[in-house]
Amino acid sequence: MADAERILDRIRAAGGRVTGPRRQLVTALVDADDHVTAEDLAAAVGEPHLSTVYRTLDALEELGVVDHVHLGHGRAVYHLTDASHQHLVCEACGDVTEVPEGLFTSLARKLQADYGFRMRPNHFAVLGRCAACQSTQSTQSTPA
Amino acid sequence: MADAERILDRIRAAGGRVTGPRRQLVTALVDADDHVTAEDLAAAVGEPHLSTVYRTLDALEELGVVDHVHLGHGRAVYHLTDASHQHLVCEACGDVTEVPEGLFTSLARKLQADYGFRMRPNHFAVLGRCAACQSTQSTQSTPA
DNA sequence: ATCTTTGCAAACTTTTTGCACCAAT
DNA sequence: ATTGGTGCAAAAAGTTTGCAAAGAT
Repeated sequence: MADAERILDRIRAAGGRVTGPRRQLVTALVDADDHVTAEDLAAAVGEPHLSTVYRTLDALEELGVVDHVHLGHGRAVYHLTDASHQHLVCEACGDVTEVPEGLFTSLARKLQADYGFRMRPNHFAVLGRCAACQSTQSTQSTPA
Repeated sequence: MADAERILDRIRAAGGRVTGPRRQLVTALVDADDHVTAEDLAAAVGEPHLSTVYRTLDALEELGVVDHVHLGHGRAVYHLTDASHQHLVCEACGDVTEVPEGLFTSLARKLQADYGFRMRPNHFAVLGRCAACQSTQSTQSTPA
């Protein structure tokens, strides 16, 4: 929870103000130490207005403290940048598996080498099918 | 353009009807042979109602003929499933580079081996920074 | 005192849905 | 004749914004 204070200091250092909602949101974010949606956060801290949540998250993103990821078609999820990992999302059951970012470094290196492209790996999730759902529902067509 | 007819036949085979809008949309999709948004398609074929476009794309997706990808925060883009490639999207300039899917097979193999997860690589784009924007604006912070 | 943040309501963007009419089979 | 598709308008979902009041520095 010293983490939260460190982040709040960073807000202040950037000329921002540490308000009640912000302190609560930052704390919730640190405590969650996992992907949470804006709604999750709001619910976790006594329902501030969603616009407040989004604005706070924006501010934190500008500070480089949080990042957001699109797991699927719906809401985005936010997490602290130092918890850098990838998300494998099963399209069948919705299960989310976190995998270390290291798995992607070889791909990242290749994209950099061949295309000069530096990937930011964790902004979008990797969609597919988890182990359980592969055996269960083989309804997955392999289209021509 | 025999491609378009083949797809239309597939619609019919599935009990669907080949209407004017559908014929136009399928043709536009084949002609585009690249990522297009629902709006792009609508504009390309004389502005049918967007709901028609979405419904047609849904139908085509159920047939396994098209797939859609989220390139960024906004609209999704659609493409024929047989044009299987990945998209590298530059967050700075918006440029989209297509890369062969082969680059991802080693990653896919690893995810399958280690996590039993079978990735569907092209549903989300890979975000990052293209070669040009890496040199230009080094505003990219590397947060703690 | 100043400048930021809040809450609200309302706009916004993208996509979905209900419904009556129309068209392909 | 039947069943599926169309257009419209309106809703839905997620996020953003303008504004006046409240709060942090």
